[in-house]
Amino acid sequence: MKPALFSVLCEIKEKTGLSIRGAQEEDPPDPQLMRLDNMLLAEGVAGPEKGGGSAAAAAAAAAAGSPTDNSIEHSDYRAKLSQIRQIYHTELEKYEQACNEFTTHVMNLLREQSRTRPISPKEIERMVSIIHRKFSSIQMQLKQSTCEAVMILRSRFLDARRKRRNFSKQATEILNEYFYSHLSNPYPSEEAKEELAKKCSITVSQGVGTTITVAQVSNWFGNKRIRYKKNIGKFQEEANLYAAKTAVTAAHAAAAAVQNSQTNSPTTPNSGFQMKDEEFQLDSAENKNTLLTNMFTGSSGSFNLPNSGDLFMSMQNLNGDSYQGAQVGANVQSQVDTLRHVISQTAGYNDVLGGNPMYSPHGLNGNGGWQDATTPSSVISPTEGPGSVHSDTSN
DNA sequence: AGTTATGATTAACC
DNA sequence: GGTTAATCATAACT
Repeated sequence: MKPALFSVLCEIKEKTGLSIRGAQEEDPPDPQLMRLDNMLLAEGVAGPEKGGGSAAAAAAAAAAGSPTDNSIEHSDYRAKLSQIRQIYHTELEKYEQACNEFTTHVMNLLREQSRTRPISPKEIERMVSIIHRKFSSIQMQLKQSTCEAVMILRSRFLDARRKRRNFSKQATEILNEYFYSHLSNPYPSEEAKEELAKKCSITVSQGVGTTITVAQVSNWFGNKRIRYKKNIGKFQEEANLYAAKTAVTAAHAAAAAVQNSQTNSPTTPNSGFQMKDEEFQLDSAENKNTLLTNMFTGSSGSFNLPNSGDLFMSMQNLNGDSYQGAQVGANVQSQVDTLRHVISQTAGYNDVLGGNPMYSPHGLNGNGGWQDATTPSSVISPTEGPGSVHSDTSN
């Protein structure tokens, strides 16, 4: 009697179980879970152990070129990230273990019960899968919260906008020096950027020395170019300052050449320059400019000012010092741009007066962008630059 | 507080 | 892929 009843129950269960099973057997890969998995993998949380994820990012950065990545704030970030990863992994393991324990427990229970009620092995299997599903949903929660944590960490540490730090004085100095001494074509090559980044990172006071990356150099130049172009007047003072500075640094080498100025009073070289300055400001400015512009129209692209006129008005800034410096450094090839800048002011001034927009020896073109300097200063200066520049300017 | 300076991000462009 | 131009968000200044 009893065995017969048991078998009947078995059959019934088998049938209902089949129908249920058929309906929910397929378990589609949850897209959200996939998303989370992918993200965790991308963030280096779910990937291989120790050093896997963070090292991947670091390796990518290192492989990109600069051995000195932006590690100052990165290290902190990395530490936190690995902390998260550790928590994640231990939790995950715990869940896994709990899942297994629970599964075996349930299986034991079912096996025990199978003596008193009919339980097919398929049913056990189904039970197990249900348990697994439950646990995986818990795991998903874990993943989700981990993702959130990573996101928060990211926004806290990596979003540089949040805690923007100005570059050190020296770094800005270096960048500005390069910018104004390559004013006609302020587009540093990749190597130049790397060099600048390196130089900027080795700021003298390396206490809080903001390590500067190539990307930051690019950012800086991008910003500088656009902002300089947008309001040249605002940068006049700065431009003069750096023009003078860079010129002065090269002055030593060129000291002798200065004496050759044919025009006037070799007796008092100092006053001679002053005179020149005055000349510029006053009557013979036009004459000068024709000379100067003539020599530049050939070498560098003409440079039409976007909103001409009011840009080069501050002649006062062109005092004896700065101009003198430019003069002195004129025959040094790397100073051509500096010279050009100083000259450009006079030319610009002339533009205003004479209304001839053609003469503007910068690299800016009419559209407001720097021309693709058909002949970059570094190329033209050694060949035709220094000679002509020197002879012309000393005059 | 309001303003300016500045580094970073983004979309559009080539 | 690098630039430009606009924009954001914060630092620094008034």
